[in-house]
Amino acid sequence: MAARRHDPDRRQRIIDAAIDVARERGIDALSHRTVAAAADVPLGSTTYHFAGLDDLLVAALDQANNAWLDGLEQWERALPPDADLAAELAALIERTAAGDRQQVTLEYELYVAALRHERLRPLAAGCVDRLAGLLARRTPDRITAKALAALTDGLILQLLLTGRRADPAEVRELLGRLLR
Amino acid sequence: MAARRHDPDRRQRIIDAAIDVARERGIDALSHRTVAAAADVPLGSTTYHFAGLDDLLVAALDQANNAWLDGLEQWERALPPDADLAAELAALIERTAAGDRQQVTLEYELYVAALRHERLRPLAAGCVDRLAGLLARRTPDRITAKALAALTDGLILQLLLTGRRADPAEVRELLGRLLR
DNA sequence: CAACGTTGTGTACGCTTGTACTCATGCCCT
DNA sequence: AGGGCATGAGTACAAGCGTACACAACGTTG
Repeated sequence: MAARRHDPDRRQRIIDAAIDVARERGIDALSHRTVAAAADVPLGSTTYHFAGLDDLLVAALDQANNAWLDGLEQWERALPPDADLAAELAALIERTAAGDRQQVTLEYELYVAALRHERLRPLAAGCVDRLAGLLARRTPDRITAKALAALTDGLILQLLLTGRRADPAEVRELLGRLLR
Repeated sequence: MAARRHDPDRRQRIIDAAIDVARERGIDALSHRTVAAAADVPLGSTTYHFAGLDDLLVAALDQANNAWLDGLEQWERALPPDADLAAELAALIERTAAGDRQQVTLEYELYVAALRHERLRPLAAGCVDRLAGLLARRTPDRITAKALAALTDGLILQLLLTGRRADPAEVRELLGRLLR
């Protein structure tokens, strides 16, 4: 009720709120009403800025996805050129599975939602590709990069599901095998 | 309306119908009404046999899961003792990603749902463990088996998302690296 | 400065959902 | 053989959903 007119960041705030809701309560919890409440805007505002709930979902996941990938990009760039990729990736896995649980959960939710939801597929596929491309800068070939990404995804999922903690040395050894 | 009394398979038929619904339209589509319609029973019947929708969900996913794992168990047993595990697994991956799309999609949906849903977690965790145990019969150690499972999961997911086909030789080579 | 039109708000509608509850049915045991 | 009761059927209800739409508010333009 405060600033009515002239709130150009409104749309962006709605997207941010949608990401929060999805992170904390899952993609399924996304509704015009939950998002509107989280963004502290009236219900009509979300339906005004987005033609349908789908559009809001896509916009939110797209942004969350890119933020996540940007973070990984940064991580890769910060690595020294001669870094031990397997060791660094193992550390990243441990950190992710232990700390960023909600973030990575959302990531997997996006993947699986994309399996049924046409409009999310390019988003998820792009994510897979970009991640592989990122790793490929430090692998002998692209196939190896994709395998690293696949193994990483699978391992994190296992850790999240079983609640076990990763043994970095062990993970490093496994990743190392893929790198010859 | 046909057989009213004395329909002891009723509960089982409801579970089967629930699996069908989940396979075809996703876990989200599971509701008392969709399941009742698919099983051709009145709405009251599903609420009678299951205390809540959660119970129906758990029962259905548990059964679907075990059927899937039983199939894998059978696959492993049918392999000759000196089989090339990497090659056989690569063939399985190709077959799964190409044909059993709905089945494996449901499997991933279960995994991800378990990340948020307490009651599904033991189910998913058990699935991971049983699969690893199964593979461990043919790997030098359990770690390697878990890694094979993780890489397999990740690769199938990549294939489903990108719509690309697997190159069995390539996959075989990757799995082979994990096996030394 | 007033009229207009873009932008934002509030509400209402039709639908689906999970679940509770009443009534009919027919097997089992005494 | 008949009463008791576990089982099945049908309906009703409150809550939540997406969306449409009429109205309010304001920056902009003539």
